[in-house]
Amino acid sequence: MPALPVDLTIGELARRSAVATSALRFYESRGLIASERTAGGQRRYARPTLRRVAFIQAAQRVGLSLDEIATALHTLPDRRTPTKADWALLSRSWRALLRSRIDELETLQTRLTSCIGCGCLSLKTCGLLNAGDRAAERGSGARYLLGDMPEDG
Amino acid sequence: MPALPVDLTIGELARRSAVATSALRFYESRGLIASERTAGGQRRYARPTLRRVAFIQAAQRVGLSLDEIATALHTLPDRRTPTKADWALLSRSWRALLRSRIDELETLQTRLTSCIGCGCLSLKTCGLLNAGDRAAERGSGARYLLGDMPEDG
DNA sequence: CTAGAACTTCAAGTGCACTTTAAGTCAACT
DNA sequence: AGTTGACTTAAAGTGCACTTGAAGTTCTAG
Repeated sequence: MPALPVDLTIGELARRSAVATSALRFYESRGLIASERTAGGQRRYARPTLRRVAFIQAAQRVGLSLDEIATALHTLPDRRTPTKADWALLSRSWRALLRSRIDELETLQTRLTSCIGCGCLSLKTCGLLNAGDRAAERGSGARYLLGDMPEDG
Repeated sequence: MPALPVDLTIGELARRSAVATSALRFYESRGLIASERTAGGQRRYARPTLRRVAFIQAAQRVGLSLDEIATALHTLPDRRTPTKADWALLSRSWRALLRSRIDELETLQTRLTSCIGCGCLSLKTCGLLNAGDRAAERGSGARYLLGDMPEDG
């Protein structure tokens, strides 16, 4: 039993990251992670790959597509620990993304709350439900939910 | 020009809801909205359909699948304005969903923030990046990002 | 009445993120 | 050496939410 195996098989990486081997191969095909091969052709992942996979998972939770994550990962070094500067750059853009997504949901929550209270189910005045009758003859549309401010009605 | 046409063509509904006609037909095929037909077989939507479509959009923003939205819509009346009680029931479950999603993102945000500050890019200690090395020989896994609490390391 | 926009259906296609399948090879243990 | 589990590839399949295409019909303005 080697005390600290330098590289991981795809199965080990899968177990430790809780990501299916098929997903790991898919990530590799998309350039999100990289491996070396044994003489027999099997993948061996360097240990930092574990961190890369964790990064991918985190980024997905933040709401990024695999393409966006790939772009982000390409700004990080391949097989070394990222520097504080590498990370700060990425994490700041994530913060902004998270902030806007949270804000969006908070707005939705607020409108939902006020709708529960007021029972305003009218198409003309309910800020939550009234999301699109822009061209109506009375000009009632407001589209609060989609981020617009009311301009009429 | 009729002053207040009772029913909407699919094109009018599309323009006013900013949802493509193909999407509206798709919604109808999935039972999310309903129409009546002209003698010639064209769809005509009752005005409350506008509200239903707005509801669908809102629910998608909250994070529901079309199937879940269909279920929710089936608890609402088909062609009349929903009652305050109808709505309160639905909106409360939305509130809970939104709350948990917001909480999840806030947690992510907090961890991201502390990571920016500490620069802790170590696989052993970084709560944000260290999301899975559970089986490692040093027992370093914590999986903060995925919602677990650290039990070791 | 006629042109053309808007509509109809059904089937197939799209993009994302994977998973599954099939047929075969490699690695580790006994 | 043999068995078993883990691995390999390429291609096809899945689920969601639609979109696109083809071929034909209806509606409306002039």
